[in-house]
Amino acid sequence: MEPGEREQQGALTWSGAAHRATSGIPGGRRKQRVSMADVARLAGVSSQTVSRVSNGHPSVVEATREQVLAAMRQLGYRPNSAARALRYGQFNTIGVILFGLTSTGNSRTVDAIATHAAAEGYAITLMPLDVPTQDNVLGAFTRMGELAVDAVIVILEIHLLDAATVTLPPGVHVVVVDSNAGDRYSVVDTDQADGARQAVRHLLDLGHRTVWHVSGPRTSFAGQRRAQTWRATLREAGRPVPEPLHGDWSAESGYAAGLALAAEPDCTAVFVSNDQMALGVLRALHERGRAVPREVSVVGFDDIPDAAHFIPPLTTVHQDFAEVGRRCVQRVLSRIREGQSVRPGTDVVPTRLVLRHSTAAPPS
Amino acid sequence: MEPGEREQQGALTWSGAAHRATSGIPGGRRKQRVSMADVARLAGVSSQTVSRVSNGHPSVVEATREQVLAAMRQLGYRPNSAARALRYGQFNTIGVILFGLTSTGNSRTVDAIATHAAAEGYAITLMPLDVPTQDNVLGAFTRMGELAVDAVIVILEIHLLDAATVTLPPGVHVVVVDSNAGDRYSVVDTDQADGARQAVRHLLDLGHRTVWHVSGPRTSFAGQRRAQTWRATLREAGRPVPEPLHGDWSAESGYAAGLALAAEPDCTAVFVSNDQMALGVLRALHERGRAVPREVSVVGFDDIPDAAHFIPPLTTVHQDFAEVGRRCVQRVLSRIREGQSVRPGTDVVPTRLVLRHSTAAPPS
DNA sequence: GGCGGTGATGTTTACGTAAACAGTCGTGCG
DNA sequence: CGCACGACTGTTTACGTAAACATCACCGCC
Repeated sequence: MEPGEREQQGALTWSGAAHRATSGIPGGRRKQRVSMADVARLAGVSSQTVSRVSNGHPSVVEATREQVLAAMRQLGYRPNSAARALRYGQFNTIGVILFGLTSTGNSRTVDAIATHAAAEGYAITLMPLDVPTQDNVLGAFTRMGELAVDAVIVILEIHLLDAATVTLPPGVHVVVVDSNAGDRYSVVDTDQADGARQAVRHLLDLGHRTVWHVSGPRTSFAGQRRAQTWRATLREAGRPVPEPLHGDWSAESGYAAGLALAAEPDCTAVFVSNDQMALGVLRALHERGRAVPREVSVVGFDDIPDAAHFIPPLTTVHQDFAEVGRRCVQRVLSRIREGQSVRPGTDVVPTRLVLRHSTAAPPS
Repeated sequence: MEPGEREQQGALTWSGAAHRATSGIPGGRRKQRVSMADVARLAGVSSQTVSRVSNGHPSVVEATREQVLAAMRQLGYRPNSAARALRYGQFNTIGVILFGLTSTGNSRTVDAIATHAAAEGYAITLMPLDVPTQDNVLGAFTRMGELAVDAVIVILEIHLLDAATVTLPPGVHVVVVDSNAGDRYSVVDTDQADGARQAVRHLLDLGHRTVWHVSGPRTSFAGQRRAQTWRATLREAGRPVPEPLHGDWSAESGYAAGLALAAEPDCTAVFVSNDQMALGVLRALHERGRAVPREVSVVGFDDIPDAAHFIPPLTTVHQDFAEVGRRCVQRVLSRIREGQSVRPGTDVVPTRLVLRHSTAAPPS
């Protein structure tokens, strides 16, 4: 079999025709990569000159540069990032520790993080936790410490980090999402309180006597914050505070809560802590013959793209996940570049209530 | 300010008390990391012995080992992955090129990839494309080539790769999702055809005369495949083939298609190419007073978790994204470990029709 | 015309790790 | 008793890159 032929049908190892030809040994592991020395040899210069060309250093005369570039092309030279990282003590990589990409919020935040990091020349290394226990978080941190990472973004309830005598290499920075630990870490989060307040006020302003609540899991800081604000807003307005129902963010748990709410005859307004649970609530109410919004009004949280197409389209609090991701990267980079001088603190991303058709005045 | 104090309130650089103490320079970048040499010095041995302890090499006497381990703990030593990578020529990292994490399928596949890769000691580096043009794909490949990556998984319609004279370092392997290019690449994909066939057959078996279709974007191989199979299945059964409607995977586009379908009096069954568009279709039909499933039956594709809570709960084709991710990692790793000997080919993950309440016999 | 300077290029070295090779002991056996 | 061997540890070297320093040629100026 000829190299060229394998090249065609395999196409698994890209390029490499040049190398393959010089190596000569078909499946062999001989000299896999082209180094600066190889290019230098071919171009008839020193490897330092190759380095200068590679990094766009000015003091290389045009003719030499051309020669080197030609040699690079011919050999298919690529800089070796491991050697670079070793040299500079920097990896240009940000680690992200999170619990699953399954939630809309997480995946969209990560998407934004990756995009903005890429724009700054940083790559993202993912470290998903299968179970969000404290031990696992610690393990993830430890592994991150061994990984080629300049900084870490943690998308997790911070309390999982609390007991940690976390030990990681110095010079590695942390930014946290979904947390109130702004005094110890750099935190970026959505303005949970303001969003929840807008939702509850909207329902009260429509004339509802009070507002019920389907909350997220107790372990979630965001969920707690929304529940607290819901309670506080009702108290401020002098309204009775019904017993909240607890979900786990899933539509399934929302459905269960919705069935319970449908059985409460004086429930006319519900603030649900995320859109997926709101979907379940809508279905439960529909199945029990409680019309939305005529009999019961529902407000969600997140504004996932699908929410506009629920039946009826869901009034919900818009969270800007992309902005959260952007700010995470921004903070992490200023930490990397400016070091200790960047102080911890919380960076709050605003929310906005999106009015659709799941809310109305209560039945008279 | 004392180092200890900063340690407490900053908590941004983990650990490092020991190093900070030795460095002495507050914000300085002096000797950030602890190397084997440092540990060796403290333990009174050679750095090679430290290396042996670090790698669990057998021929180190217990007393020495203890001493080294103690020194490691005291200094907070972590192996430097850049140096390791340089030494071994391997990064233990897999790159993932994809267009956005916003679609459920992508994010769940990536989640599974990251989880399984982690289990095998590999990290994941994400490279999201903001716009899936051929130029961007090429750019991503090029950058991946410079990145510290042993293999690449591409979650993209393959045709974007076609024109590519892609050039990447030899020894870097590719696995592709959502493609029919099994002759050139290693491919892992859901059994689109079987899923679509099950959906259409189910509707025909219920007694519907024919089945309409809302397809995905023309650029998607998966979408094309589902549409082709829908057409073929109708033809085989000798049924008329209505003009398909085209969406872009979003609920919004499904809604638009749904409005059009609601205006077709003889449309009693629809196969929608994904669940999000099906959500839009359901809303459109509901708004136009066409009852689902009494007047119109709807089948989706993907089985996102929310589909069970649509109104009515959606009958849909279940895709096992986790399995797709698992097999991607498996294939990529066997390529890395066994090299050229692993041949290209397509790995097909089965689908399964999940019956819920959006389908029924046609009105008589 | 020699001297200082400047611009282009080459040489040395260090980054942290680990394989390969080189001791150094003590022990067991002829 | 001496030698060989094995168990343990130390020394050298290479991986690919790029800063720092060294060299060399050439230019302009007094």
